[in-house]
Amino acid sequence: MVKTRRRLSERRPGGGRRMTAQRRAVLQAMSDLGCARAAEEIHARARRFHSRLGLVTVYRTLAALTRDGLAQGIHLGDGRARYELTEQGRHHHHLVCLSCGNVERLDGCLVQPVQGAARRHGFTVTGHRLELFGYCATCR
Amino acid sequence: MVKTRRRLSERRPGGGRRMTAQRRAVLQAMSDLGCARAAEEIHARARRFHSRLGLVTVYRTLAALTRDGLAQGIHLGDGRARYELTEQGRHHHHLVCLSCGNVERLDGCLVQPVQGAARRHGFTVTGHRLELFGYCATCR
DNA sequence: ATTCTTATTGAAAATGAGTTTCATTTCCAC
DNA sequence: GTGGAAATGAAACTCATTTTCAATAAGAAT
Repeated sequence: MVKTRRRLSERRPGGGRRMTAQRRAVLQAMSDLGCARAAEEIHARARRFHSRLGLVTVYRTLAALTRDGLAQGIHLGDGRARYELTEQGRHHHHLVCLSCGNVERLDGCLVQPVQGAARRHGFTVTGHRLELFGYCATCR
Repeated sequence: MVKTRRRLSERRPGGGRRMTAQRRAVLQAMSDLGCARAAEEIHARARRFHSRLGLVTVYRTLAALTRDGLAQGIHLGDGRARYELTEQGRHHHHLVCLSCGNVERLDGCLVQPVQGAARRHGFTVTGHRLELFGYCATCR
C-alpha cells in the first residue's frame, strides 16, 4: 500500500499493543468472515461478540493490524476497501465479479515472472496485488 | 417532425459525445502527463489549455472516457485514484514506490497463466489489474 | 491488590475525493 | 440560423475513513 493519508504516531510493529475485548472481537469476526470484507461487514459481525463496539474502533484496529502486517486492505476502486487477515504462506489473489460484486479467492501465486521483469527495471519488489475482473459462474 | 437524434441508450464509444474545448484540454493533459496521474494533476495541466476549466468537469470527462473505454482509473489504496488513457495494444502494469509514491510503468503482460487458473474456477476473466509495490532505483 | 501510566475507546466533528444539483452556456443536427 | 440536448461551473452534497478529545481500562510498577 502507498502512504496512508497522513501522519499517525509511528509505532513499531507489535510494540506496546494491548489485547482488548474489542480487538479480540474484530479478529474473531475477520477470521469467521474470511477473505476481502468491508469494514462495515466486519463491524456488524464483531458486534456479535462485543455489542458496544464502535465502527471507529474497527477502523483503528484494521490500521493497527495492517501496520503490524497481520491484515491487509484491498482496494478495488468502488470506494470501499476490503480487509482480510494475512495468512502467512497462503498468498492468494481475487476474482471480482463485475455483475454481483462478489469476491472469490484464487489460491497460489503465479506472478513470479512479472517480478523478474520489474527487477530488470531496477525496482525492488516487496509485494504485489493482482485482481482479476470478470463474471462469476452464477452471473455468467 | 420526427427527430432522428441519437439517444443516450444508443451511445457507443466516441459517438454522441460533443468535442468541447474542455475535453480537448483534458485529453491533451492526459496525453502529455502519461501514465497514472491523479485528477488534480490532470486538472492543473489541462488549465494550461483552458484556464477556466473546473475540476468537476475533469471528473466528468474522466468518467465519460472510462465509460467509452478510452481511459481507466487505477486504485492504489491511498485514497486518490490515478487515471490514464488506454493505449490499445499497449497493456502494462505499474511499479509503485513505497517510499516516494512514484508510479512507473512496466510494459507487457505476463498474467496469462493466472487467467487460466481463474477459468478453471468457472470465472470468465474480462480484465485484470496488477500493481507491484516496492522501492524504485533512486529510493532503494 | 492499589496506584500509575498511557494505550484504547466511543461519539461527534472533520476530512477529502468524488458526485449531484441546477441554472446557464454551448455544441451541432436540422 | 435555430432549438433542444449535452456540457459546463459553482456550490452543495455524499460517504468512507480519520481526527479530536474526554473518559476508560490494560498492564506494569509499587
